Amino acid sequence: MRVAEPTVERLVLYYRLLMQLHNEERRVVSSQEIGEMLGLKASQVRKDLSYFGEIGKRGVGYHVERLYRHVSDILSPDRVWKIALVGVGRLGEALLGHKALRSEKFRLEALFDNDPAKIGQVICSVPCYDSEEMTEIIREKGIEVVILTIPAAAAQVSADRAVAAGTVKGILTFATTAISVPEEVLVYRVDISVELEKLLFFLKGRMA
Amino acid sequence: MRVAEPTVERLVLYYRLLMQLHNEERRVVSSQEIGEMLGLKASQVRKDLSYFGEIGKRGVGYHVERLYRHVSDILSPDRVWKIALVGVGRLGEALLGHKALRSEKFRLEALFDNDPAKIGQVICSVPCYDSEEMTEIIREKGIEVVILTIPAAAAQVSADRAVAAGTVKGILTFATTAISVPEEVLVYRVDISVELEKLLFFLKGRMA
DNA sequence: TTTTGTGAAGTTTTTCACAGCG
DNA sequence: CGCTGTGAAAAACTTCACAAAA
Repeated sequence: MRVAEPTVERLVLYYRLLMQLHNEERRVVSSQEIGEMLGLKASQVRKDLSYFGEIGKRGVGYHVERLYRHVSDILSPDRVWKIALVGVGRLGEALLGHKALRSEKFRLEALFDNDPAKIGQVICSVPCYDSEEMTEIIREKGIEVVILTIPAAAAQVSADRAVAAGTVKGILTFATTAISVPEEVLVYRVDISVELEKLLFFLKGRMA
Repeated sequence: MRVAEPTVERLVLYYRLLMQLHNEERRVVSSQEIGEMLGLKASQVRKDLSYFGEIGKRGVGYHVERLYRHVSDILSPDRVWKIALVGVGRLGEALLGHKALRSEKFRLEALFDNDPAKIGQVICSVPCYDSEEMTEIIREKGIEVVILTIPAAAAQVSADRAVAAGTVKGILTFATTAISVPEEVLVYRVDISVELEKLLFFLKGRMA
């Protein structure tokens, strides 16, 4: 069954909330309460959860631990993905220390940069290689997901080198430029400027 | 006229592309070409642009410089917003150096942190204050937009302090937790973990 | 002829409203 | 009774297809 992207996005939010509720030893929670805590309609919460089977109890709500494990299973990959991070600048380093990269769902196997001071170093216990050698190293290591934390100007070249390895199935890019890749490669984008621009645009509209 | 959020998001992409085309001294561009460069359908591009008046020339396309100025005007705020950044950790510092914060659309007036080593310092020519004093300083300076680059545990407290000033109209949060604010405050979220999780979820689906 | 601008059609996503079950 | 699960309705967003303009 096809699950929509907005639903998957919210599943991650449910997952986090349930983890927290579970730690607080909360036993039961209703769609209404989940909605209030996350800023969603209760019907939206129920619809999302219903795609994966009947997990709640009518008249009662959802059993926190059961739902937590359920959502966790839905989001669990069937194996550990090998990933690489390209661009060990400020943003790349911030990500290395970020919660998001401390997950058992993948293992960070390589860093790439073109700064000679960084090439050959081991940073946060991950070896840093020369960007020029990206294609070979990604292929050798069988890396399947690449995170790009590089300036716009370098994004397309890096994407091409990564894709050329033939092992890369997904890219998460922070670059403020579009990259073109074969359609079998899945690309997600995190774009800080776009979010700021949207915020300012709609603020302007509200003031008017 | 109400403009949809996905349209505003794409306007930022058009803006960037047009800036680049303008620098390359490109004179004219068609919706077809814009679409190919950004991975969008030509009809989508035309529809987006048509919301703001007839700006293209039939049989010819869009005049790059004219369209660039046009999109730029649409996205321009009517004044410079005063902003503050809360949390001068790795992510906060990465943002301070990031292109996204070098914009004439706003002026970064204050940083906040609870690390005594940072409080009182001037970082990237912006003064850093104690988080405890956030409400007063935000009110004094009339800050309207706050960027939160802090751990989940601190997000709600910081949001509350910022909102308590009464001047804050928008929040951009990088925290991996939901924050609740009065509904007149606009919140946008940049969530790295969510994007990574989505990528892995849909990769799993593709492999199956 | 070429390419825009745009109603209409199609698709996706959200919300409603209530049957169904504990 | 209370709250879930879910078809059906509504809303939001995208794509089509073609008239109109350069």
